[in-house]
Amino acid sequence: MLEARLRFFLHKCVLPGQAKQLHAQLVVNRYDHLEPILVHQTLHFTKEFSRDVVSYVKRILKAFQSSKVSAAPKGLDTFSWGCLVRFLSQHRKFKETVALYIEMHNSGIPPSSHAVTSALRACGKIENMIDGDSIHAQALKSGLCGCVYVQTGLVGLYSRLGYIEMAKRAFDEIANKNTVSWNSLLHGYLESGDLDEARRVFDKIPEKDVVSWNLIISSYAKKGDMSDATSLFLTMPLKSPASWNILIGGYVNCREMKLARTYFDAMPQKNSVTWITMLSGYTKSGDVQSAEELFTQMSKKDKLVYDTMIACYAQNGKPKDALKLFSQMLESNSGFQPDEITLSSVVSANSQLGDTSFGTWVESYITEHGIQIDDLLSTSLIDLYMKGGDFDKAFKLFSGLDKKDTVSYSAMITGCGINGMATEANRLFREMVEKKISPNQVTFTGLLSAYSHSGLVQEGYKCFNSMNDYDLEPSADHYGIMVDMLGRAGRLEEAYELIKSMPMQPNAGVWGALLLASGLRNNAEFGEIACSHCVELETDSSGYLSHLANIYTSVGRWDDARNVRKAMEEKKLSKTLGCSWVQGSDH
DNA sequence: CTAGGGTTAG
Repeated sequence: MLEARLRFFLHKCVLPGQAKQLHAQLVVNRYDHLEPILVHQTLHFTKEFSRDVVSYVKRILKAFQSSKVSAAPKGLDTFSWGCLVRFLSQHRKFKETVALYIEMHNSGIPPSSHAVTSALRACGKIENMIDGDSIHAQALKSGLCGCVYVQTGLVGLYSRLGYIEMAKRAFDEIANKNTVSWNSLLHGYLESGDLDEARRVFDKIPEKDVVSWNLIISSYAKKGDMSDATSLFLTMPLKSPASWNILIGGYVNCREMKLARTYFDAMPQKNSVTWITMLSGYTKSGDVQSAEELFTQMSKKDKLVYDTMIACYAQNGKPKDALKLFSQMLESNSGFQPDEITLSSVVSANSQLGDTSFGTWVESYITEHGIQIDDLLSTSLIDLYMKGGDFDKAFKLFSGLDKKDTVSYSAMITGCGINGMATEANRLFREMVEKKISPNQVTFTGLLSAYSHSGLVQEGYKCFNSMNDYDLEPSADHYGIMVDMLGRAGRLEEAYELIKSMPMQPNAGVWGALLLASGLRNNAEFGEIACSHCVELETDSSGYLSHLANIYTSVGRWDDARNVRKAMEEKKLSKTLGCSWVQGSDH
């Protein structure tokens, strides 16, 4: 009785909000025991993505799987299976899609075109050629390969995986090609990087739709060819929000924020993606202020907008602001649930602040809310734990990574560097090289600082010189660490020579390292040289000058020390005067 | 079939 009523409602229920209500009703009524046919109807009418529904489906599937063959979904026919498979694929659960398709096949259910196209799409997304091929074979056997949708799905699969000849063959076999078939082939040429052939295909499409245009424009935009992208954009007859977003994203990638902003302002119906594209552009170019302005201007912020803004703060050295916004996100009753993406930025912010106790909070938050730790979140946690000296946890996380990459190795090596664990840093470095994971500038910063902190000058030199072997030019920062290392070892002359040999302008950090070392060794000669450069490079010179004064004092040059301090006082005075004068003119 | 969010140094 109840089921019949529910079923009736489900049929009527096209509005997502209602679907949610009904879903709640299903939960209350122990949905695990409802007949499967009800399941696919729920899915069929639940138009909007919702975590609840996904977990709901997962539970249903688990029930199916754990109940062995005998209880294999009675009444779940080809159509129902197809709906389930399609549902998962539509919600980007691609691994699950393929798994479910295989489950269906193993249950002896003949595939529907729905199931096949969804499974093919999923295989393409997760680059699973093996299952993709067998699905192709099954489609052939079931006589589904005469269906345009299935054939187009094959073109899509082979295109995505870079088998452009096979894609072309599948395309040629389609009797009644539709625009989606053409677009899939176009996608294939774009994926394989053959822009010329892609352009020829594009020109041949009889009825180009907005996706055809968007595909070709996005390929020009990705290449950085914004003049072609823009002229095509201006030519296209009907623009979708995606078209605008592609163009804006293209300008953002070229760091042309002015132009990006022009199109952003001109865009009629901006959506959340548009705003996020702009925010991330400002984030990458370090323009936190503009990002902030846009963020406050935005009326209906979704969770991804918060994620973007938090990341913006975290990436631009404003960890406190990142945390403030994060707590706002938690406090506002918007129902935004932080996930692994939000947390990776938040952990990074805490790490920058040196608040290592935060790790425990995150841990309990993760277990409480069932968030799955992925490699990126692990990496930020590794950084946090290494900085806090919690090596056990860091190493455990590190060994548990799905795929160790340059960033995670660098985080480990940097952590070793901070804690003076040069041997371990070196071991990790050799390990990553053996695994053909290429080190970058950050890796060497960490490694060099490990040698520097342990006073291993010989090793440091070897490491510094080996950077060329990895096609890396030492940056001013790397020179700075070397100067620091040599200086601490008392080799001031050598450090000075190294600075003079630098191919780029030494920055204040480099000279500062020499100044610091001069202080440790009470060497006024190099202290003077270093300090004069520092004063030249930085607006606030008081710290450098007082350091020099200390050096003078320690070597007994009282007059010089006094002169420096006097100069400092005068500078301070003129600054205050200047300030009060500016303030005075305001009124 | 097209558009958006994350991790390592300074």
